[in-house]
Amino acid sequence: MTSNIKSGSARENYNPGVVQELVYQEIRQSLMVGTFAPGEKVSLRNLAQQVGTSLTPVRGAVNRLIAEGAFEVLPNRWVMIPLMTREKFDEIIHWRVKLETEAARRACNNVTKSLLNKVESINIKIHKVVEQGRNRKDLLNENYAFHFAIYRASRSAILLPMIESLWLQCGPFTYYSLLSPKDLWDAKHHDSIIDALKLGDADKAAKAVRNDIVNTAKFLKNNGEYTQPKLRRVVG
Amino acid sequence: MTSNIKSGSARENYNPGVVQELVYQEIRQSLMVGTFAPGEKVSLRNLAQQVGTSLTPVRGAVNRLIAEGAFEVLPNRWVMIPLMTREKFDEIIHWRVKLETEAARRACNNVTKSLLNKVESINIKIHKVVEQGRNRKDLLNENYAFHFAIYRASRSAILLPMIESLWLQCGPFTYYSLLSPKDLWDAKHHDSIIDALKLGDADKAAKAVRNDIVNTAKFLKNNGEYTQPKLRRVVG
DNA sequence: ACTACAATATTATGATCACAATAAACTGCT
DNA sequence: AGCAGTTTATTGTGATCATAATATTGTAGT
Repeated sequence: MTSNIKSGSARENYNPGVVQELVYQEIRQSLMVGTFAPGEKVSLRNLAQQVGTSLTPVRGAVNRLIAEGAFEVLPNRWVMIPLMTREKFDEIIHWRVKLETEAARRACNNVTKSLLNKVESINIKIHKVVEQGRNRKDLLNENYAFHFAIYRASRSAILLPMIESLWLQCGPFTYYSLLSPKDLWDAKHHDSIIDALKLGDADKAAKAVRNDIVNTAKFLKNNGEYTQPKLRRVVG
Repeated sequence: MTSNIKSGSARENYNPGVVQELVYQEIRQSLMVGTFAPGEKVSLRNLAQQVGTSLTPVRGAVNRLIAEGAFEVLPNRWVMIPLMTREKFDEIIHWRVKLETEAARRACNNVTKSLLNKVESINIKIHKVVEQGRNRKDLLNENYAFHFAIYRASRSAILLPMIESLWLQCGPFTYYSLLSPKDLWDAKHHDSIIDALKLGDADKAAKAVRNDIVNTAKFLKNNGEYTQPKLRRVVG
């Protein structure tokens, strides 16, 4: 949440709608890499100031994120990062398995050289992040890129938004439950996903994705903090 | 899309956020009862004029609906009711079955007298609508009420939004593929859903919901119009 | 008639302002 | 110190305005 979207003035190179989209992407990214903690309250004005725009595009982006379950609206109209409960987490994981295994299956029918190159290079990056003990942020970014490169290959306009929504809903919780890259990472699952793609083996791909999700979830479930709302209202 | 939300002036009995919510509900309702046809383009200004508010709350509501897949944004930033394809429809039905059967299963654990009263009274209304050959609008309204009364009883904050999104995505297509109430309605499925709830029989409930969805889908699939975008831009 | 080009109208977007609701800070009291 | 009451600051919301992009219409010219 550091970049300034306007980069001078938003009105030069006017391109309608692109500001809101950038704000959306930036907040979204922030949600996935621990800028916001579950229970934290978010101020629209503060967001606007941070991204360097007026309230308008922020409101649009936040409305979208509310609809996707990434934000929650309190009775007093304040926006907050939803708290996680054990029940919610189990449910999210359950449907993530169902939806993402299916997406991986379908991706097996659309494997291209370019896709393989992409996921393999991301996989190498992830290995490096883990070996070098770098931060969770990098790991989560690359992990997201890895999974969604594959899911996008499912070419499903129905599956993809549902999966994105589920990731957004457990993003902040994941970050705050993950102590270090080494905890999460189990190389063999990503490797077998790639193998499955190469073979076009849908069953193998589905199984590997399932294992990857369940393995991560098992760890997070034990380390997660479920209840306490953070007090500070605004975050940078 | 007839009511005027302001009902005089929106500023009397000021209640922040309620205007956008009303606009959202109204558009949503309109989507489910055929006010908009697939491929139709929607003007924000026109919507605002129809509901009698400024652009601001309409923008918020439309942003939400875009995130839910009910609207689609064209490259020129125009908002349109998404077209339906056979592939999309099959996929929606596939996941509706998965999600809604699970919701019905979970509802069986939370059956109350009040829930049974509600679904039974709705069921009677539906019978009347069909017998009297009334319009599709009434049927779809009551059908929605019937299903979601049950799904809400699943008490799942994860399932419910996903199911709502899928309904919104096939709502307009459903209306325009449905010629008359008699075509859609097969009484026995709703009746056995109620029976299952009374017995607390999750398997029976799941099977009945599945049959209800698949039965309707089979009919719509044959009668649906998949391709042609409607030309008129704005609708009342 | 039909195409090319200009003029007009309409659109969504982003910024700004006013306002009610709420939270936070302050004051004066016991 | 601690607590009630008041004041101040901050928040989200809705309306309005200016602007660039796009669609539509109108107008010549062939």
